[in-house]
Amino acid sequence: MTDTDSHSLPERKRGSGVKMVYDLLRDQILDLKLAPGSPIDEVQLAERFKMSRTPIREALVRLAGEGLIETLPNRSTMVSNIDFLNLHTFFDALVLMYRVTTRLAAQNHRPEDLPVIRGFHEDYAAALAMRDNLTMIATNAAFHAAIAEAGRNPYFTSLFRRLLDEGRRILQLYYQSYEEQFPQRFVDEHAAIIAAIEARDIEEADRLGKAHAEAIVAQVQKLFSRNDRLDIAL
Amino acid sequence: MTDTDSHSLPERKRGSGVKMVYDLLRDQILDLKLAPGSPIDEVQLAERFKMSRTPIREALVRLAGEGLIETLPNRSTMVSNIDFLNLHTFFDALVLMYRVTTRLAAQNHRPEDLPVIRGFHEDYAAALAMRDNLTMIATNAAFHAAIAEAGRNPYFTSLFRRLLDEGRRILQLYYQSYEEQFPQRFVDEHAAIIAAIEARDIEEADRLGKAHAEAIVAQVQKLFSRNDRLDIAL
DNA sequence: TGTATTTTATTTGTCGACAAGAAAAATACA
DNA sequence: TGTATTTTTCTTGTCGACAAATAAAATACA
Repeated sequence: MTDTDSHSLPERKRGSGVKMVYDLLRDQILDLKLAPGSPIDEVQLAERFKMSRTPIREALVRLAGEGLIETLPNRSTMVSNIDFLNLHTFFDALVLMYRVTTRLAAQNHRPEDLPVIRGFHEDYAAALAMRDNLTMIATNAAFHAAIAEAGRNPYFTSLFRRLLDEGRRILQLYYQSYEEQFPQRFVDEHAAIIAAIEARDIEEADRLGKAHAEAIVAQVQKLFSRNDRLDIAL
Repeated sequence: MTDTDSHSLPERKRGSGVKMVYDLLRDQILDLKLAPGSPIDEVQLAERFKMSRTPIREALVRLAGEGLIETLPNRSTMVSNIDFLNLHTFFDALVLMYRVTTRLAAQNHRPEDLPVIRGFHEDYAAALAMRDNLTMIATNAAFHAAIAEAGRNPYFTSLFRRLLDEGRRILQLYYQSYEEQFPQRFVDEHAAIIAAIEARDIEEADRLGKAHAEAIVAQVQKLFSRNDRLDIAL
C-alpha cells in the first residue's frame, strides 16, 4: 500500500501555502527570530516548504505591504529595520491609539467581547508569572488588539495592530537584552481598564488607556536611554 | 530597418509592469471608474497590458492588502464595496486624523514643505473654478496628504492616506450624483490652515483641522441623508 | 600592487502551461 | 415542470523554465 508516489502528492490544500509561509515569517519577524536586516531567500524558502517560488513571492509581497520586510528591486529582500531615530513618532501614535481604542471599547463593546478580553488578560498574567517574555509580549498585544476590536472602528484597529506589531519587536529587543520583565503593575492596570470598559466609563477608560500607554513608553525609554549610555561607554 | 520582430520586444522595463497596473487600477477605483463590486478579470488585464498573469496578480495582491479589492479564494476578485452602514466609524477616524496631522504639521513642518502644500492648494482652487469635480477631489486629498507628510509621523500619515483614498470614492459618489460642488468656503479654510501651519500655531491648526473635517463630514452627511429620503420615497 | 574591464555566477521578474476548484450547462429522473 | 446528478467550461493557484539584472570572480593592464 505504500504508494511509490511517482505522481507527487502535495499533501497540502491549494491556497493554504501562502498563508502558511506568511504566518510563519510574520511570527518569526515579530519575535525577533528573524533579525531586522537579515536577508530572506526565496529559493531557500521554496525548498523548505516544498513549493514553488510563486506562493512564496505572494507571501513576501503581502509582508512588504505591511512594512515587515523591504524589497530592493532586482536585488535582495530583507527584514525591515527598526527605525530607532524616529521612535518618538511611534510612541506618539501608540499612545493616541491606546487612548482612542480603549475609549471606544468602553463606548461600543458588547457583552460577548469581555470574555475574549479577559481571556488574554489571564494568559498575560500567567505568562508574567512564568517569566515567559515571548508569550507575555504576544499576549499583551493580543489583549489590546481585542480591546480595539471591541471598540469597533476598523480604521483605528488596523493602525493599532500595526503599532502593536512593531511594539512586539521593540519590547522583545529590550526585554531580551536586559532580562527584565514587565512589572506586576501592568497586570493591575489591565484589570482596571477592563473594569472601566465594562462600566462603560468612557472618560476613565480614556484616562487609563493613556496612562497605561505612557507607562509602557516610559519603561521602554528608560531601557533605551540606558542602552545609549552603554553605547557611549564602549 | 523595420525589424520584423520575431523574437518579441517587450518594450517595457523589467519590474515596471506591476506598478503600471497597480497605479492604473488604483486610480480607476478611487475615481469610481471601476464601480464598487465590479469584477476584475486577471486574464483580461493580462491581454490589455500585454503581459503574463504573474505581474497582474502581484498588483492585485498589493491592492487587496490596502483593502481596495477583495479576493474570494478560488473565485473571482472584485472592487471593494463602500461600507455605508459603518460610515460613522470612517468619519470618526477621518476627523481625528485631520486634527492630528494638521497639528503635527504646525509643529514639525520645514520651510520646504510649504511650497508643496501651497501648490496643491492652488491646484485645488483652480479645479474648483473649473468645476472639475474629479480633479478637485483628487487635489483635495493630495493637499491634506502633503500636510500630513509635513507632520512627519509616518504612522498617522499612512492611516490618513487610506482614509483620504476611501474619502475620494465617497465624495466622488455624492458629487457625481448631485452635480454639486465643494463650496468656496473650503478654499478659504485651506488658506487659513496653511497660515496656521506657517505660524506654527499648534492649537489653531488643531482647531481649524477639526472644524474643516467636521464641515466636510457634515456636507457629506447632508447629501447622504437626502439620499436616504430618496430611497425611502421610491 | 592596485584599478579597470571582462567573464561567470547568482538571484529576481516574467512567462506559458497545467491542474484543482467552482460555476454553468447539460442531462437524468421524478 | 422541477429537482438532482453528471458533464463541461471557466477561472484561479501552482509549477518549472527562461531571461534580465545584479553581484562576484577572474582577468587585463597600469
